Amino acid sequence: MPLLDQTDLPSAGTIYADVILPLALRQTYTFSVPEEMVRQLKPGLRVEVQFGKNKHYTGIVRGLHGKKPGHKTKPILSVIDLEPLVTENQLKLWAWMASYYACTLGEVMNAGLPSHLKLTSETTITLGPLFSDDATQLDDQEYMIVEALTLQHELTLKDIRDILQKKTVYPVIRRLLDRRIVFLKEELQERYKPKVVRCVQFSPAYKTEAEQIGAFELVSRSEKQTAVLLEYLQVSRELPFVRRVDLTKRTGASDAVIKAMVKKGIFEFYEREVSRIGSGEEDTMEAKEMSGQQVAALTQVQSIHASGKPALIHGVTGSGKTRVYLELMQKAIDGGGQVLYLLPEIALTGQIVKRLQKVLGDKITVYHSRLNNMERVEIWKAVLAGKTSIVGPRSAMFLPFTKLELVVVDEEHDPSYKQQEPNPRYNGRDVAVYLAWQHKAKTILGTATPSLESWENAKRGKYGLVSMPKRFGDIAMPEIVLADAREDDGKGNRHPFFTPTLLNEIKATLERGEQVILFQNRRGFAPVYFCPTCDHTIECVNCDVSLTYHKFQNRLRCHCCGYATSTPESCPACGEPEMKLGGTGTEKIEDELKIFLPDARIGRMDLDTVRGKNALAALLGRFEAGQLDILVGTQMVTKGLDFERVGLVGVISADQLLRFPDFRADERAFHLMTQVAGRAGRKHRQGKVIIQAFDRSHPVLTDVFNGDWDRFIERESKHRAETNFPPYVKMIHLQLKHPRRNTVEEGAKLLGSWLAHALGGQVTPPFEPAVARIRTYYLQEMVIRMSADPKEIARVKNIVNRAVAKLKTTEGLTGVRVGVDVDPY
DNA sequence: AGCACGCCGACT
DNA sequence: GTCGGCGTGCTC
Repeated sequence: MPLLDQTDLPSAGTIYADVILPLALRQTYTFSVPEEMVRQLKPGLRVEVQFGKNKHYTGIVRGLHGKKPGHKTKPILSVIDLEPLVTENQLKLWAWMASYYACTLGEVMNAGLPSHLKLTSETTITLGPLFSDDATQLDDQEYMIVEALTLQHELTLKDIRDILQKKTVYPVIRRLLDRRIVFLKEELQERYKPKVVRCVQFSPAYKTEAEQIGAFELVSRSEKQTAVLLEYLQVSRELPFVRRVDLTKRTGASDAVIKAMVKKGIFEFYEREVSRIGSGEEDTMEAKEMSGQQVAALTQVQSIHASGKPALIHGVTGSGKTRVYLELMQKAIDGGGQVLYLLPEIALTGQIVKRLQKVLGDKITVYHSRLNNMERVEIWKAVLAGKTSIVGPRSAMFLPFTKLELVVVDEEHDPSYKQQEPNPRYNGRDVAVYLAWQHKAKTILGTATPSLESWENAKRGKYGLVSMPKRFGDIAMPEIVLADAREDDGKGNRHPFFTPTLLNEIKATLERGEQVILFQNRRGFAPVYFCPTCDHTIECVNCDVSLTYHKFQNRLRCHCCGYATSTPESCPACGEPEMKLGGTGTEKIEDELKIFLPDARIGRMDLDTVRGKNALAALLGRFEAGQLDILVGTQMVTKGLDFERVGLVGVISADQLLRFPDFRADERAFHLMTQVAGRAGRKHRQGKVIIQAFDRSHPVLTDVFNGDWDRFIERESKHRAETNFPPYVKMIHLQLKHPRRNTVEEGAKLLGSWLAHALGGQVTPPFEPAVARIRTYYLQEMVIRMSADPKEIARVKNIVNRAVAKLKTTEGLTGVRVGVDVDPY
């Protein structure tokens, strides 16, 4: 919406602002702009508004205009920011996402703005630990708030409105937050600790140059101390402060040397609070020479970019794609631009981040899901100021880039780029391509196993394709063995999940002093707990799934909703006292392995073991340091782990991956197995991969075995085209849910009939999904297919949106929730 | 998302 | 007779 030209303004006319509220509301809402705010208001600024009877929200101004709405308007209560917090580009991106993914602007805003920037009247604040009674810095209002907080410890913004006898309190609060005098309650619970670095300075006795010359005499008998003193003077000329590590690192002196000088009274220690932005890694490393393949890839990427297209790099694991990205990132950053490097969340913990920081230093910042609110806001502001580049997961795309020149989407094929649960259900890879286009930035998608979507885009010339088929340094690809899951030990003994081939190879690998990764796509001990007499299975009370037995806690747990219960003494159906366990999870693999290899040090990596804040990093650290011999894990072990000493990778059950009832099952299985195979044998010797399967003749296994990407992609794309699946059609997935089965069914039937009327055979009849009830909600689903023609997409979405809206106003069915998933995964 | 309004069952 | 359950609709 264009800014109104002030000269055209009828003098008596009021200005109105369309405001985005952080709620799932279909439209923006129009507020009147009080006279005194007319000059400060711009799109992208935060404003405080009253919405509903009592609630105050932080909204974002989407646009300003002079059209009087046909209803009463409330005034904007206050303007929170001096400068727009959200850029014009972001507002456009939000609007595009809301329309593409059929959700509301408010939902996109919720996903995109750190919660710290969204105050509501229920927000609770407390006094920060840094505040020290110094009231001189506070104005009257600020003082009243601080005063009240010393008495009460905790106030909601509503309380503050009462205290100040004022309706508009957000700007005051923002000022206090910015100065770290008060904090939002949740983030104090995260225990805010300012990050400090240990620094050194001359003690007061050595402030003048003459005194400092005297200091040299004092240390003349020590070579190390002299060196430290010289270094100190050097560093202090370049930097405003001198860190202890700078001195020890650059002179080779130990900390004890500096301590001795403190004792002599030359130096004193102090701690300096630093911003969390930047890596703290100031010395960057020059990147190594590129291989011929890398140089060629770089040239190709550059010529693709020159033609304005995104580049898809198809490079086998170990081909050195990262080095190519780095070259282009460095160029963009050196030219004053910003770079966004996207990764699947899990890979962020890996070495890749360290490597980026090693080369790019503090020009790049990591945006983590583990950051607290304060850190998020700091990064937001730095990105808005164009001061830093970003490496992060899909949520990092929402940062307010102002000078974006390059977007890298690494592991482009990874399904975790698709957000599943709350709206917007966006695909980070696809939005990244849009984001780059919007900023006229260059795009690189990189992977060892391109998704069918990107492959198809490359084939149609929408993306330029770059191949890197060779491993850096021509290290051999790992040897792949398909082991028959029926194999016995020669005496007719068969283990349910370890073939002799795998066991022997594990032993041999450990004897060579190398490490092993075992992949099993299920966590817990056993996925089924059942009665051998009557076949009764213990199921979740909230969902239609069987409970998984977790041995460590000796409990049954639902992997759908988290429900947990103790194991029953006997079968609840027939009283049989001996219940049995069926199936195999990572916990059981770990357990059983201990029997075969009592001396091996085994680690397990799945959602259960990496739940804590630093658990994942700690586990990976132990594996990397060689404190673990074997790592057993779920999907997680396939992603972005590059360890030097891994000699063997085992896939416990390939059949399980291939049996998934989903049109992407084969693709995912191929990706997963190829990715996990890439973990084996990196630098020094050829690695080995053992894939256990009953159906060894499955075409996907044959392709993985032969490393035959071309055959896989050709067969799979042909199959998708013939069976009408993406990327050859576009899909929208609809899911209805309600606590009563009859109600969802009725709703689905009705919605289905409306859609069938408008769309004919493009929509499937409603069906009950494999898991018919989740978290006490009964489910019904439908799938809509359409061509990729933008007009067709718009037509279908319009029909869907209208039908869903109509269902919401149908008596008796208003409680049926409809989830719309565009490009489902 | 909240919140009020309103229409039906079990209680002082 | 009233309290409170939730289904419904509205919020600029």
